[in-house]
Amino acid sequence: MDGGEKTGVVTALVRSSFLVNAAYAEAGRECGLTPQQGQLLCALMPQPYGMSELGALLGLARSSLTGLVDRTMRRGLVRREPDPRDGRAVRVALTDEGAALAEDFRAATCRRIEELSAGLGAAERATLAELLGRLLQENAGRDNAGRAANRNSS
Amino acid sequence: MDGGEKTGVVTALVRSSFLVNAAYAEAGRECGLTPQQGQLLCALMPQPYGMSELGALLGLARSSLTGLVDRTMRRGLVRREPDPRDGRAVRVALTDEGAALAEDFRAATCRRIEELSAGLGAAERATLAELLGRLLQENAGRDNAGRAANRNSS
DNA sequence: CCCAGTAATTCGCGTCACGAATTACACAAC
DNA sequence: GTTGTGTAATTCGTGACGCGAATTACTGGG
Repeated sequence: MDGGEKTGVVTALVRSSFLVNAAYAEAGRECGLTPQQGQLLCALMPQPYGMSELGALLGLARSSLTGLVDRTMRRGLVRREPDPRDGRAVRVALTDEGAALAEDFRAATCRRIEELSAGLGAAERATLAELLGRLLQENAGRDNAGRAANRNSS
Repeated sequence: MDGGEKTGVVTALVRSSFLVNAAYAEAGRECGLTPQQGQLLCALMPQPYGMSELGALLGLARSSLTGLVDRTMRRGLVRREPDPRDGRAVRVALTDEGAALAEDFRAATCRRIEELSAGLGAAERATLAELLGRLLQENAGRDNAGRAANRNSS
């Protein structure tokens, strides 16, 4: 052994993050969405957002977001509405089709991720959730996109 | 409560995977590497590989890998050597500069990920590692790239 | 009325990933 | 030893993604 119990945690975190990413990507393919578009839809589930707000939420530069919204709009999943209070601003909202697909994507993602922990007992799942919760709490604020991605299952 | 302890685990796994991804990306920027190039370097740390082998290891199509190796080679971090046993094949190996940078990247990544769990006690870290380890074991084989990414800290 | 600041977009660049078609070689069969 | 047949990589064309710099359109204060 290498004498480091830290290494074990590092490896486990990295590898499990690959599993989660794969689950995300798979769920996206199942719904005909890229992971980015899936995240965009999930971020918009609770309410419409302006481009700048949305950029901060997803951790993207404004110019990057324009393209993502363009592509997603071309598929009819989101729409741009003018902000009544500010002629410069735009609000991005889900279309009906986008809202339905967002729901599907969220469900598909959750299902796949639940499956990952299917081998653990209820108590172990709870412990895992608690430990990871602590870890997240200690590192709050570094994120942004993670929060947006889970605006759903909060 | 929402009646689902599963939801908690799902959320925690997703959010922590975002933290890990962010750590990866940050470590990459610190070393002037894209995450993909970083992974390529890490995969090559133990030994050179052929393109097909490497593609399987990283979960990439052959044609995608060609470009990644091209770009990384342009930066002088890897080199292509002819396979002495097979005139068709190529072996991709780290240059000295690439090996040094791979080491830096690995260290930077591990450091950042260790920091994530800095708020946990030793016993908690061990529990977390064990639970995630079980989760990984149950889901072995779904991965590929995850394994490659950690060829280092095994 | 003018001007500084802000919201988005456009533009040009580079990375990443894929599938289909292609080239070069290996190896077995005849 | 020529002829397949299969395999290793590469090339080509396409598209998503992300960024910074420059631009356009509007707001709001002086």
